[in-house]
Amino acid sequence: MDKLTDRKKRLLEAVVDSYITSAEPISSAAIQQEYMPDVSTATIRSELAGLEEMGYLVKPHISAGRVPSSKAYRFYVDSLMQSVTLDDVDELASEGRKRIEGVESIVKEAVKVVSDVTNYTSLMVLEGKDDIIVRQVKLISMGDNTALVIIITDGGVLRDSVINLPENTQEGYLEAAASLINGSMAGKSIRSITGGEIISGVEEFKALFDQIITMLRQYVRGGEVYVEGTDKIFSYPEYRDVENVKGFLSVISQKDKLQELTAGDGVEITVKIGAEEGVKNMAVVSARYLVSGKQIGHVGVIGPERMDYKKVIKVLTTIGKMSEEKKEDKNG
Amino acid sequence: MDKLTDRKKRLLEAVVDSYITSAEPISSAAIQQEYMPDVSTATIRSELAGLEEMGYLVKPHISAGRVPSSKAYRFYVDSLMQSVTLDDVDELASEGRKRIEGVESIVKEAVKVVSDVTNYTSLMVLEGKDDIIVRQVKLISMGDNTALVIIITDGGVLRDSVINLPENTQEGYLEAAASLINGSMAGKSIRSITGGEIISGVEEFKALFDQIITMLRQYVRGGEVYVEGTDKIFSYPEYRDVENVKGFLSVISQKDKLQELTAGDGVEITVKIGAEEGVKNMAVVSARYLVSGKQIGHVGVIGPERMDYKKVIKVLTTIGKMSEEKKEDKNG
DNA sequence: ATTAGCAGTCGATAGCGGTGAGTGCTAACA
DNA sequence: TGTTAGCACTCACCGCTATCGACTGCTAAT
Repeated sequence: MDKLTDRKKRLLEAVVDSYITSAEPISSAAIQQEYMPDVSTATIRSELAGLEEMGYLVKPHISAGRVPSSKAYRFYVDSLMQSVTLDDVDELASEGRKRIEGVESIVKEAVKVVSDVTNYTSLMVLEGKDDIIVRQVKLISMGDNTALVIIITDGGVLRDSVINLPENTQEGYLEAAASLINGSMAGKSIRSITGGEIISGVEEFKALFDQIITMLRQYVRGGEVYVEGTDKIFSYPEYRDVENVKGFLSVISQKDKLQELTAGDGVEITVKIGAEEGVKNMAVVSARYLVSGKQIGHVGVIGPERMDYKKVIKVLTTIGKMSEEKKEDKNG
Repeated sequence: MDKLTDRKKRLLEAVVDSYITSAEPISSAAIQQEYMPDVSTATIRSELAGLEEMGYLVKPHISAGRVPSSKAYRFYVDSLMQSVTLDDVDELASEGRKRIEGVESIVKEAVKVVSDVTNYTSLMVLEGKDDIIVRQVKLISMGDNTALVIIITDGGVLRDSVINLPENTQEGYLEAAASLINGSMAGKSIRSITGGEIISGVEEFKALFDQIITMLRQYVRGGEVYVEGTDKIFSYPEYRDVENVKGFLSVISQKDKLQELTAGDGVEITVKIGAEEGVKNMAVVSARYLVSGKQIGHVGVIGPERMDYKKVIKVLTTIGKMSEEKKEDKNG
């Protein structure tokens, strides 16, 4: 009896579907009325009992209707993913022209859009970008023995930062340093740069190089996180329970946790559901996010387990698509 | 009878003090025991009745102890501010010796420290900096008809940003533009620059200037906000009520609201308490925050009305001090 | 395999009385 | 006039009970 018959599947979908919109346990009678008028409630009940035994459904108490378990959502999402044509989203990545711009503003906007459209709390997790290629390093004197370092990569401009220079530098010191640095870094990935010591010998620039490499390391470690629409969570009745809100806030304030949750290895869409997957009473849906064809992180949505997966997945893939298309906009 | 006698003041302070630590209504008997052993509970009761009538105290219900009203906290804070010696703060100072760095990282660190030390949710609101003086503008070619704009001010480096150039620019275009821009902007405040049109005539650079001015405008509008320790709020029993959490989250996700709450005009410490001051069931304490001697925004703490004002005010002033000292470090 | 019917379970809600922490009031006192 | 003791009163809180009703599980008939 532990086989998912066709009818069981339909039933399961009905329960999830209903629960997603109503947040209330659903009874056999309600299922009959709304989804399967041609079988009796008794039949439905016995089927439901089967699904319950298999772990897909849960009863809050014995005389209540059924509620989907995490496993049920998992099933729901998995079958959803099959039917969605993910190759709507052409991967074409294309080298083409690189639009160089502060990633930050694009990202912020995207997060906001996602949150507004889905009505869930949304987030963007920028990942350590250690395979980004350094194109050029610029050093700009700021006086006071300090200089601004700007690292231009094929993914945009890295966070600029100010570094200290040795005292009493010669005229032309910065230029010399820059050209030396460019010679040894340009065209290489951040990973390979931070990996070993590339430059040796030139004692005069040692301190400078160290600072720059430290900068890069910090950048690789990265893990910037943007969250938007935190208070949207209160639209959903499950968050009338403070415990849940607490769990929610705890998750979104742990950057590394978010990173872990959204990190689908090369997968287009990642869905984490429930305690076994690290989010008790919650679900996190995330998608790869690309700028100029380069993956820079993941964009996602966090909310109750009974999330509107259909809508969310659709929105996230759309956003993914958009981010690639921006490239084209530029010509207009 | 609507005069605050000396004893009433002491009484009021006792109530607030007690409530700050216990979060429970306090009874006349408890006050007697812990604060004024030499008067009877009856006396205390009649005094309390007076304070209640004057609006300083509130009874949750008729047979319960007293709880301070917003007005009481206001009184408490006001008298606190008179007595606090703002310069007995050293414990933290050693923590903050940092090299010169982008404002962002200093700020993030500061917020984190405040949150950790106070155990409240803390925030940093960077303000529109329209009175910052532009020192120098740099234009750096990035190929692809784009250039990076860097604006150096006496407060540090403004957010760099990429702009588009006209097609087919001449050799030397950027240099010419830069010197023209510097000629008209250097030494001026952002406000005066964005105010009217400074440069006119030179059609060739018009588009470029417009972009830079737009950049500056955005920057002035500014209003970056950092929040840290959101989940600390759950340490406090008042946030077992979801309604309060809701209010809390709603406030900290409205940037303009936070800006308004922390904006004390030239005042060192600003305290907003309760609904009348825009934060129902909450309090916000904030202090001016300076980097290298320039005020760049406000650092603050948000929590329940029965906030530990003493501690919070102390921490915030300390942080403020630290940030000023950085300037000195620089010479060393 | 499906269905109708019925007994059984249990959460939710309301009502009730007892308890106790605190108050307000009054009358006596310094 | 300010302070105090004493007492009656109020009301949140707790536990208990009863009722209601929304479901289910089970069984026996189709």
